[in-house]
Amino acid sequence: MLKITRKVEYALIALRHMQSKDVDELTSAKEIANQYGIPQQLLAKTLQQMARDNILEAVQGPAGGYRILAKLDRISLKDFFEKLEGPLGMMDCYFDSDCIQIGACNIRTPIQRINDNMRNMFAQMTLQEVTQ
Amino acid sequence: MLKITRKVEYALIALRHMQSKDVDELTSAKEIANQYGIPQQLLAKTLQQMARDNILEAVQGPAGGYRILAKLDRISLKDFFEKLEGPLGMMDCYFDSDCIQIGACNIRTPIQRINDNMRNMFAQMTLQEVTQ
DNA sequence: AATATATACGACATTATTAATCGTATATAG
DNA sequence: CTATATACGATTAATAATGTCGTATATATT
Ligand code: FES
Ligand code: FES
Repeated sequence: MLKITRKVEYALIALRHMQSKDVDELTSAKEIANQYGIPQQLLAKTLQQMARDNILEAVQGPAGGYRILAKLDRISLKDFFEKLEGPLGMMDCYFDSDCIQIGACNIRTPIQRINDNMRNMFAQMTLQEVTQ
Repeated sequence: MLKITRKVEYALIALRHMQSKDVDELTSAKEIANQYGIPQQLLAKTLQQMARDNILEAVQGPAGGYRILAKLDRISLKDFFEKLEGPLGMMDCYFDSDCIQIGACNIRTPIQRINDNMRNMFAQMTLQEVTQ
């Protein structure tokens, strides 16, 4: 439990890889996939999603690829996680209130407190710190 | 991602339920399962595990059940989670070092830093705070 | 002693989620 | 025109979480 997904892992690997390059140099999904042993298509989809989220810029065609578009020190880890994986809740009923026992439940409030702590922690770390 | 398991959720519900009772009063798995709509057998196994971990005391036979044994203000959420679900790592390779790309990986150190933050956060909260 | 009810626990089955692949379309450098 | 790259929905595979079953043991009650 409390694991991050491979998607996020791959995204971080890719960002860190690009960070170590010249700012407007392009990196293809293939290059990263090969270097780190990541399934290329899966990585590509993740990079595409990051492009939709304006974290990366994509350039099509041969010699195309991706480069970092956003200011990584302006994006919190919380926002990054939520962009990729949706709302961050330790339990499903943190957001959805269609939980069967929403009435009987005796831990909803305490869990929300823990969850707030967690979200707060991730809100205070930037992508820059992780990938620099 | 970053979800807690139902096992942990059920354990917290059970603890909170018992906390609201007299200290040496016994509570059966059945009682809790019925009241909160939890699968009885699954809950029972979780309570048994907590008994093995000396968080609860179990009493067999009819009119048996469980009661809180440990001082909940002495058990951190981190220890509680790890008792129930094993080592707390956001990625598998935080503990196991049999990761394929342990050499090539460029995010191992940063991820460990995030993970340390998370473990630290859970180490600073006690079970008491959650279930009181 | 017999019975009913509770814990104890390994093995199995089911379900949900995550991870990976496939197929097809579009863009563009050479 | 061709090779190579992104774009992306649909599908399958793999893994992990969740739930159930079967059986054993303890013990209060009758
Ligand atoms: S389990 Fe859904 S509200 Fe508590
Ligand atoms: S992915 Fe395993 S060490 Fe980074």
